[in-house]
Amino acid sequence: MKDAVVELLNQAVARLKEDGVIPEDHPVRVMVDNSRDKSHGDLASNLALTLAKPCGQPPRNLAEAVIKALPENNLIEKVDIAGPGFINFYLASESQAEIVKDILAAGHAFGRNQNGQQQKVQVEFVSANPTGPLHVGHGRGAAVGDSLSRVLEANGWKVTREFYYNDAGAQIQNLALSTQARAKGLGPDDAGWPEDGYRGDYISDVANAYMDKTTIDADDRHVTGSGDTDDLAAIRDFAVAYLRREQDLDLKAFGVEFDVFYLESSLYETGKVEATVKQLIEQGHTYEQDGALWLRTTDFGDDKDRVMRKQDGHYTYFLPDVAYHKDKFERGFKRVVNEQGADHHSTVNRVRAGLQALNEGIPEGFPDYVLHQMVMVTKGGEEVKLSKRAGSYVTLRDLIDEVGRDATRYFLVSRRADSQLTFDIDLARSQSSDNPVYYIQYAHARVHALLRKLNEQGHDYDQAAGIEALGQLELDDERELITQLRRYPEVVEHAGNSLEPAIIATYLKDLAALFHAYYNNNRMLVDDAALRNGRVALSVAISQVLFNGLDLLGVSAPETM
RNA sequence: GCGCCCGUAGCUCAACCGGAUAGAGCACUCGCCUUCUAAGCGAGUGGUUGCGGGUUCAAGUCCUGCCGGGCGUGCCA
Repeated sequence: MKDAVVELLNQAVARLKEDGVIPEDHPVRVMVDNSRDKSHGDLASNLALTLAKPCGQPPRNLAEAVIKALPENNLIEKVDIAGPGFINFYLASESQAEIVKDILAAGHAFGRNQNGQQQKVQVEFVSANPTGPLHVGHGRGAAVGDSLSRVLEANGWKVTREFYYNDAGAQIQNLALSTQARAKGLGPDDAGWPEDGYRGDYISDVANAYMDKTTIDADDRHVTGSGDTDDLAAIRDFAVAYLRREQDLDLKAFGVEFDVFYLESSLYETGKVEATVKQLIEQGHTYEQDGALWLRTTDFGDDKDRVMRKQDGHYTYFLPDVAYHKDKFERGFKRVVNEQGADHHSTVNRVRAGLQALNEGIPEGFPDYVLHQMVMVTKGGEEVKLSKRAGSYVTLRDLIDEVGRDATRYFLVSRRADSQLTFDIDLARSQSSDNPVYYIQYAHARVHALLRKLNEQGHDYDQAAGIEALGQLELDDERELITQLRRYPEVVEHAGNSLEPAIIATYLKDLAALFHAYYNNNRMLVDDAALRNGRVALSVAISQVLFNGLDLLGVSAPETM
């Protein structure tokens, strides 16, 4: 609809160029916005304002000329000039109502597009190390990353969801030592407890399972505990598998699934880390100093050079990161989005710098990043900091158990990633209009309640008749709802382009609010069959869009509440 | 110190590529259940968009300097 108006304006511009009103060589970019205020019509263009200077004419005169030059069409009912020179378009209501027909025909496909042309994109998210249960921050990553993946799919991208984890390194060694200490019956405050060991109760569970010779299935691996408290390597493998499975169960409870689990250790096993080092040295961006091997990342905009290989011969985490992203590119992902906590933002520049230093044609901005800020959890007006099980942080599981999956997902995805988030447990639990997730779901359920009621009353819902009757929907509430429905595909596009799934959540809340108002102010199930079918058709279209949008957030759309 | 993110109503947040009178919800005041789910709706109160400059026909939005908060600034990940 918007595109059609842009096209009409482009034709008008071409005509005015011929007439010499607009300088022939002046590049014109036509912009059309949805009007914020309904007294400004449905769509508005600032065209005349931007042309005023190059044309040397007052904007209102130009607006008049543009309107005169507009081609004939049956889309627009009325055009106005307003304010300093805005051109406001009032769309013909019959053509507006067409959107309802489109929604009913397209169903779940409504709002989806093929902008991505089925190109491959990888979204990496969560990527927690297997050293404990997932915490709220991981939950935000899971909610945002999965929703972002859904949004990209809706925009025609072929998405691979990937989870990367460090299964070697110092933190894993610490995990192994902590588990070993528990297996030997030590507690965090006993002598002999490892320095900076993981103190949470869950470590005892791991140790007990290891001693009981339990078998763990995680990812593609099966690991059985040996019960040998001196075999640190066996303890490490077991603990990693145990906590990976634990995290899997958390993700499953959250409704998030991954296509690929990528192990840091595999980068060593396949020689990719070594190959990356070699390539970086060959490309001449490295040097040795203080017994370590450095990468001159300052050549690529980093503020200081970074160590690749430590004095002790081990690599820093940074190097496998570069090897990993090189591998992503070579797997054919021309586009990669990394969703991470903002506490890792310092890696952004150095990973990109490392990829540039390889000098193999990886684009400068590769990969994309979406960084989410911290989450603070509150209950009863107080900040909640601890969970018994994890010791030092609130777990994702705590939230799901307490407020449910839908509310947890909605709350974690409904705010822009780059602002700090307060997760109010009391609000998320409440079953009232205070709680946006119930509010939206209730709007969806209300439509289904209507359909059930209709049945009870012995009426059939005649969709064809409803579509025929759309022209009769002339109430302000109805026009506003139809306008809101028309915006949905643009919202999906916008959320995809800006990598901000939260935009969907805002949209749905607004749509639900309009529907609740409509429902309260008007009767749907009236005696007039045509009007009744028309209103029900509109309601069904609304429930379809609510369903589609909630699906992009990973939130369910129940038919009864 | 330096880098990144944020700062909008008492609170939680919107505001599409810079557009017209900055919008919702909560809270507070007042209304609406013999009528399709009141898990809902309506009305009112509430703003120097942290502060100061700049660019622009037009700035919450862009640039810049301060102030405040968060995160980072490891041969940790």
